[in-house]
Amino acid sequence: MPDIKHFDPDTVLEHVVHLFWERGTEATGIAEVVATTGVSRSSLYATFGGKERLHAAALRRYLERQSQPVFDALAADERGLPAIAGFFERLVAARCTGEHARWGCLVTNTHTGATREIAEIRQILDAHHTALRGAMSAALQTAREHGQLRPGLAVETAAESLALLAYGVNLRSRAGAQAGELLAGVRAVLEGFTRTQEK
Amino acid sequence: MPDIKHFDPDTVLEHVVHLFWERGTEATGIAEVVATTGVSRSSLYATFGGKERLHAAALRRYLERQSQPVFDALAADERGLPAIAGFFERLVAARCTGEHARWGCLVTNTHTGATREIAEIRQILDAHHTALRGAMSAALQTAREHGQLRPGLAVETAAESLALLAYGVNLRSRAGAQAGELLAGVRAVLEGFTRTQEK
DNA sequence: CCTATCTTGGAATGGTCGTTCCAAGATAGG
DNA sequence: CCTATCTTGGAACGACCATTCCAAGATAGG
Repeated sequence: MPDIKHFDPDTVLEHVVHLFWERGTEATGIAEVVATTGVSRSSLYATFGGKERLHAAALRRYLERQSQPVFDALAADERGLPAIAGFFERLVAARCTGEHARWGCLVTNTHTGATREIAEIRQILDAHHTALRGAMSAALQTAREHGQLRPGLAVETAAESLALLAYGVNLRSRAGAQAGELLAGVRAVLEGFTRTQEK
Repeated sequence: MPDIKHFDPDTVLEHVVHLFWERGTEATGIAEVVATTGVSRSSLYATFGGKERLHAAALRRYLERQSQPVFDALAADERGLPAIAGFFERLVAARCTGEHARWGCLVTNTHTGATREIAEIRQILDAHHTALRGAMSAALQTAREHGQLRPGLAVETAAESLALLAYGVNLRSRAGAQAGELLAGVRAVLEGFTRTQEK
């Protein structure tokens, strides 16, 4: 008997991710979401239930669609260290050039906001961190099996290092850091993880 | 002939740094500044000239009083790598425990805000980065002279690595990361920079 | 002590925020 | 086609925002 939705919630969420990512979640008003999506306040609130919930939904979608595929590819990559180097090369390129240049990472950006204290959002930040570190860990484990790693390097802690490094890249890129400097900084760390086999 | 200020601008700025640092700049209203400092809106605007300028002044004071002394001590430290390790140990401790636990770093927090686009503020972010990387660079150069560094490690790019790592620590600590994990991540990078001298 | 000059308290302004509400519209089972 | 039920557009709400303004207060040179 009832009416059905006149819009696709998933498409709306896609626009919301775009807005929150580029302009910042706290700096984006509901009015802007309404203007961009064409969906009225009523429908927005009936579907997502307020700005905090909308932010959480956008974060989940970002993690699922933007981050996770890249993490999965990294974890499944059989090359080891070159896979990690490639991950960072694509990361720096995506953060400094192209469609999303200077946007940073929606999850990283959320870390410093006031919403970080909300349990629902905090959990997503932690899930992102776990996923990122897990992918790094898997790639490092592969590298280990290929004999690419410096002896004595603990895979789990090295994975944490690389995750922290990625946050640094995300952060500085949003403030205008140059791709070359970011990449050089990343490579120095990776070289430190590499087995030394001079001539 | 004229009247003089009935308050100390520097003391006010100290309170403002505290507010912006702990609660976030965008989340802190002028009303809160008025309530905390006891200084009226008129005086605030006459002295600092609006919220953006106040934010910039607070950032400058933070950089000058909080960051720079630590950077200077690091740059002047004669120990080399142990000085850098000590820097990070104190950083993690300050970010995870004590008076400023979970506050992160005011400069790091500003990177993701909407104010990052204002020229005056962007310059302070860059100045902070240059100072941080410079201090790392000086400490690494000392380490080099002490023969502590892995051969082939470029001091300047390694300094960038460590700066990015510090941003990662600042970011994740604000979201509740555990001190032990942060420290382990840092140490893995430092070990990668160290000359290998097994037994 | 007077007065020119700056400072101060606090009210007022116009704007934007997230959220709520309700009448009008759309839908689909009966 | 009717009607129960959900959705939708858009007005309205109160709270807060940064900023401005002005009369009253404080100051120190003359």
